[in-house]
Amino acid sequence: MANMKDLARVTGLSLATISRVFNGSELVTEKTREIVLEAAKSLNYRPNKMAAALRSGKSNTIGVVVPVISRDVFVVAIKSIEEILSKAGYNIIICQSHESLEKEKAILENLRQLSVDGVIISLSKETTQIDHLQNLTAAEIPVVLFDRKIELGNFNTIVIDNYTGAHRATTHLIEQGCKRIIHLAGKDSVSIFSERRRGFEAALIEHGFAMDTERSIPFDDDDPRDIQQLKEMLSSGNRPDAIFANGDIAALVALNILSELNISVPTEVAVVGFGNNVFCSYLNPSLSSVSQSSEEVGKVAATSLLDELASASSTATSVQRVLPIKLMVRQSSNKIKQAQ
Amino acid sequence: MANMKDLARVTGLSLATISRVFNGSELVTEKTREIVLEAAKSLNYRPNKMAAALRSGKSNTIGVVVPVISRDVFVVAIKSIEEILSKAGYNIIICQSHESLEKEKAILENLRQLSVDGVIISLSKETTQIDHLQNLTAAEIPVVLFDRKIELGNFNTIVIDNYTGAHRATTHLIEQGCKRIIHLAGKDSVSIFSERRRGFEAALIEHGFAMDTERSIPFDDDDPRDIQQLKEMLSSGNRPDAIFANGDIAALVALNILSELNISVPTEVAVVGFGNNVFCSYLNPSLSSVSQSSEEVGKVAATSLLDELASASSTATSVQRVLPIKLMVRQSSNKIKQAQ
DNA sequence: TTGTAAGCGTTATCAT
DNA sequence: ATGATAACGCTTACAA
Repeated sequence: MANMKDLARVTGLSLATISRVFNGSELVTEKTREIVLEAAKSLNYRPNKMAAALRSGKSNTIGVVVPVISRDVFVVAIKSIEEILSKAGYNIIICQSHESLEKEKAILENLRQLSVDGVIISLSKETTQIDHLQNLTAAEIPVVLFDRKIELGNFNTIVIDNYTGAHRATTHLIEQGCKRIIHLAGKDSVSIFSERRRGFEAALIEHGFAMDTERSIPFDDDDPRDIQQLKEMLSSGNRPDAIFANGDIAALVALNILSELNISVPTEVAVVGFGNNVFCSYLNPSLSSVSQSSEEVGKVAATSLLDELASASSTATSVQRVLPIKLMVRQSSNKIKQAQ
Repeated sequence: MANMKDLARVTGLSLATISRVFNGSELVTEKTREIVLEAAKSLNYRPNKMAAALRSGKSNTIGVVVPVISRDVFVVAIKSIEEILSKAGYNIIICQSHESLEKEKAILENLRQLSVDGVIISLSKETTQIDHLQNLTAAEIPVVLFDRKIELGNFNTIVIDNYTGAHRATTHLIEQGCKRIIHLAGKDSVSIFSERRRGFEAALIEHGFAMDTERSIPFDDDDPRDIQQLKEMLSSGNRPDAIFANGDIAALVALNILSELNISVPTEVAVVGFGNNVFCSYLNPSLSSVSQSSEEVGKVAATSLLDELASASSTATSVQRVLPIKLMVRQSSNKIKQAQ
């Protein structure tokens, strides 16, 4: 592998001049530039990023950390993050924490060691402390949170309006004439889930519903026991007539139980999910869901990071952006059209 | 940020000894080791990977490149790759080519500049040449292909048995009594698609079907025109009575058209997909599909890379592994059970 | 406009 | 078992 020294030797120029050529410095003649580039081509020269990063402290690389890469919201957000940052000349590295705080810590440590210039992260379910995030900001590496936030610290944050989304979905179910609405609630320590639960409960109260405690039932779509419990509830005599799920996957699980039990949707039980995953419109019945513009989330997160990178010094003021949502009504909750 | 020099100063030891401690050298007293580790803790010392990588030429990092991170096959394969490689002490970087050869080239170039120790890659749809792959092997960076391969070059390769999968799926449709079976064929330049098409056609011929050319129709589930054409075909008088799709997404598109046209599945048209995505069993009717163990693909790819890394020199002999598939029969193609 | 030379934080090869 | 020192390939004052 040829290096700059080789180019210097071959061209008879100095190391500094070679370096200047590759850094687009104005301080080189057009002619020398050509000479260097030609030599580079013939020697198949490739710059060594690690050496540059070591010396300059900048790697031109951004780390994106998500709990899992499989969810629509992350797939879409990552894509728009990639578009914006690569246009700005950055390379993007994707890592997944698999919802583990320990892994999240290890990843951030690794990213720091790789001297990434910035990090865009959606926190794991387990993350309730932020030492590992502050380690980065202490090392002058800007951090932007998206989708899942945390009330601690002082980070630029981009989230969607989970509260209003849940509120609107619940109101919609009430307007459909549903009387006994339950919420499959996610882990309350995760911001998106607690906000959705609060939005759900607020809507019920505003419409004069008594808030008996079982309206919100804890539900993890990954836990077979929770699924079994839901099944029992739906088989029982006084089953709910509407389900607002903490996410589309949970809604999907509910739909399958309902189909298994031969309970018709939406006539007997209406269902609304959250996230508007692509599969929503492919299901039968198609699934109503709260739509978030993950593309927009990614875009704002990326530009927000670029802002921080531009403003050099870690600004004391952090920006909190909350993006609007939209309720997508489909077959699974449309009783009125159904009745027509 | 404290560095080794600081530790040397604080402990009164030499740089070399400090380095030995962190590299687990046997040549240090237990006592000095403790002294160093304690100093490291109190100074919050973190090793600098880039410096180590620059000096040693090894970064302890593996790059995983996929066309997109959204597909089940990649999500699952990446997960098992991560498990195995992180157990072996490597960090994993995920990059997506978005099915673009140009992006794929840029990514590999970046990975090389980052001195990754190895690359596991599934090629983009556009990749029909391998210069950029050979650039890596020329730089002594081992490359392992998975899922999508290429007939050029001499790389360790792990794929599933697409031919047999397609053959078995087609035979299954024939056994269900289907007479006019079509195949929604993917881009023939992509290995998995051409193999599936060949398996399909071979099965038809073996069962005495005349191979009229329209049996395999080119179909890109991303192209609205292809979707429109399929819709017209299914609305026409002599529509097929079975569809074998190049992938589950294509099958999903077909199912939706059929549902829209009120054509019953599987009675009037049977459908089989490929990939056994999780959503297959959630659909209504549930979708029959050829199941690939993406977990196994990832596992074999990762261990294969570890082998190459261990055997130092780039072995001239490359290993080609083909993993078995399984046909998952579900409602969308089960006419016999349906009739019972 | 170009050159000189001192690092960046490690690792590795000698000695001791 | 520990130390001194030269790399690794690049950037960046400072000099010329």
